[in-house]
Amino acid sequence: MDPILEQIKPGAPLPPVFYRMTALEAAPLLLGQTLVRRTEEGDIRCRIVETESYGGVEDKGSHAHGGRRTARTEIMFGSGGTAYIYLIYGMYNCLNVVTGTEGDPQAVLIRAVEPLSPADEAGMRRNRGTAARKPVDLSGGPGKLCRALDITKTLNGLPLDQPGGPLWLEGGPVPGESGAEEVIVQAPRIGIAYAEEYAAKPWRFYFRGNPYVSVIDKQAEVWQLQETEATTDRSL
DNA sequence: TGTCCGATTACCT
DNA sequence: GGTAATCGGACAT
Repeated sequence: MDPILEQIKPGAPLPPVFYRMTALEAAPLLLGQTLVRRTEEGDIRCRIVETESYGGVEDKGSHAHGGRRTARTEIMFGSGGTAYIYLIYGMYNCLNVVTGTEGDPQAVLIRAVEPLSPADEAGMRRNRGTAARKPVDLSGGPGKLCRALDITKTLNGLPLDQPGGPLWLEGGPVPGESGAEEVIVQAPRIGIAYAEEYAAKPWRFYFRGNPYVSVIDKQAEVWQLQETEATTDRSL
C-alpha cells in the first residue's frame, strides 16, 4: 500500500505530508477522501470520486504554466493545503486542492463528489438550482459540485487542513466488508484541447463505474483492462 | 480601455 | 447532437 495512504485515518485530517506531494501524486490519493462543507445550514460530507492534476509551470493545461504568477494564480504558488477557487465561463466555480511547496504551482481539480448519506444528498439538492434526475446531474462536474456545496470564490485561499472551518478534507470511510477495492481509471483531462502535448497526458483519475463521475472514458477503460490482462498473462 | 475566451452547464432539437 | 448564458482574467492597445 502507498505509505502516505497508510497515514490517512477515516474522519481525521489528512496528514501534512499529503499536501506536500505533487499534484500528480496527490490526485489519485484524493479519490475516496472526504470533503466537508460547513455552513449555517449544517455540514455536508461527500466523497471525492474524480480528480485532475495540474502540476508545475511546464503543464500547458495549467493556469500557472510558464510561471504565470498573477493575482488569480498566486494561491497556486503558495505551499500546499489551501483551496484554489476560480470562476469559469462567467458563472461556475471550480475547486482545487493546492499541493506542493512554496514557489511550485501544483493543484488538483476536484471534478466529482458523491454524498456520503441521504442527509448529505438532501443538502446538496437544496443548494442546486435545478432538479438533478441522475447522480451525475447533482455533483458530477466541477461547476456542479461547487453549486451543490455552495462553494464560491469567497473561500479562495482557505486552509483545507483545519477541521471546523467552512471547508476541509478528512480521511474517507473504509470500504465496507463486501466492498471490493475500487478500480481507478486514468484518462486524459477534460476541456484542455489547447494544451498541445499536455492535452493527452492521462492526468484525470476516477473510480470506475461510479455514477457521479462527470465523463466516462470508455477508451481508457478498455485499454486499461487489456493492460491488466496482459500483465496477468505474463505472470502466469 | 478594449477584446477575446475559458479546467462548464443547462436546456433545446 | 447543438448552443446560449455570462463575466473576470490575461494581455493587447
